[in-house]
Amino acid sequence: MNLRKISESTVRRLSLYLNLLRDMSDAGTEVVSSVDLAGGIGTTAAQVRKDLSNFGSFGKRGQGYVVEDLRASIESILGLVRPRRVALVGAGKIGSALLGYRDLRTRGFEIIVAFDIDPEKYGRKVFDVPVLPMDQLEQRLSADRIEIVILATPPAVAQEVANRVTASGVAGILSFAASKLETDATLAVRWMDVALELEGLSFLISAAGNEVEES
Amino acid sequence: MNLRKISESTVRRLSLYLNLLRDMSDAGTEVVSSVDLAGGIGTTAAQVRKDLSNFGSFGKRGQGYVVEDLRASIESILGLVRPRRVALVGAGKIGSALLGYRDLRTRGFEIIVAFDIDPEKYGRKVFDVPVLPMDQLEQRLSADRIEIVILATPPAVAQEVANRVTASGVAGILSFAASKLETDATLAVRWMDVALELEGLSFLISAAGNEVEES
DNA sequence: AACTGTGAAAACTTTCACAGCC
DNA sequence: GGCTGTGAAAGTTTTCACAGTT
Repeated sequence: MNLRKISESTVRRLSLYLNLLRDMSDAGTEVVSSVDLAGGIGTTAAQVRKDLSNFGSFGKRGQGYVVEDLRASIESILGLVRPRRVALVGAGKIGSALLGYRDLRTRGFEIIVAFDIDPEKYGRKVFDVPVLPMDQLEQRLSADRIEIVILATPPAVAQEVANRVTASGVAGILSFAASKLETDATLAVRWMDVALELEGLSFLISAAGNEVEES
Repeated sequence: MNLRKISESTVRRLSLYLNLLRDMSDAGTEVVSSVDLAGGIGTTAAQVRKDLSNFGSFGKRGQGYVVEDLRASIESILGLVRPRRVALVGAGKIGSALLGYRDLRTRGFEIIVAFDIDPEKYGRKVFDVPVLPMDQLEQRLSADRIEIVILATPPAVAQEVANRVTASGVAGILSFAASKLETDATLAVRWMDVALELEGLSFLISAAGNEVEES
């Protein structure tokens, strides 16, 4: 066990292993090898063992890994022992879709409260989550001890909301706005951008010569 | 100009440069340096120059890059000279949100048609995009010369749809289903998974001191 | 003087290969 | 025999530093 900086790719693979282990657990599989885990997510067995070795040693030589134990260990590594408390800012199209997305809860994230500027949207519940006006943001983020904020606002307001959020004890932001956010270095930030992923595909498609180029 | 395998991170940064250049273009900026580009996306100037050098040389020494020219060059590298023809499979919550997401068109992706199994959903238009029954999938993918399919179905059906799509001349898939897809190696596939990103944040949050010194 | 383009060095990530244990 | 854990090697990406151009 050799604690150094853990790479983003390792963390991404840990999530994938966890998904797989939960499926195996549901299917009643009791023991799994690094070869099986690798096959399930499309990497190599050595990579699986290396990833895990960053955090300890979880298997038995000659046997493999006990599914339930490894699942619990990875949940603990990822900080998913208790459900994470999440708030949503922006209850538009994407935001509302997230409120109805049951998989989030299954995977350990509970959207406790949502916010919107639009009086048409606040004051009611969407999929059981109360939508509140923006002026209650800071107060409720602290009161509800929110750990993660999902930003699903128009890009123009994203930065302003990010500033307000930083002062309220929130530790991470997941933003759906393509533009870069300036934040305090202590705040963890990630982006999701459909167009960016499509651009990546577009590159691969044209690089593969999978399309007709005029000569 | 040195054509080898381009890394995924380079492609992601190209998208980010492109975003920035479009903003600069709108703001009337005419020339930009690698330092400016780096600052705008949070990387180093050397990285910007190295990224671009994979594809040619686009700047003038002592001057910088002409915003309009570099924008056009990156669009061409990413295969975005003409709008990409996209279809959506699954017009549920996430799918419908995407149909109403105007940014996609602005960034060069046109959702031409959508599909759903549910008779409540097909037969009408959502944000001007016709939603068709699933049995027309193959026929319309070819007829409309669809290049990219966005999969927003329940995970259980994602694999089956991926199989059907592969036979219809589609070159890429963007999947919102967490589970791994088995596909033909010629097909480019990307994933988006909100829970996976949240898991990454959760890890960063709990590992608040994750830079521990070596053994 | 300012800023690009690029080899070479440093840092990081993945793969190899095998010792160690069940 | 089967499979993990891990140093060492190979491969990849980023950073450095400077020659070259306007």
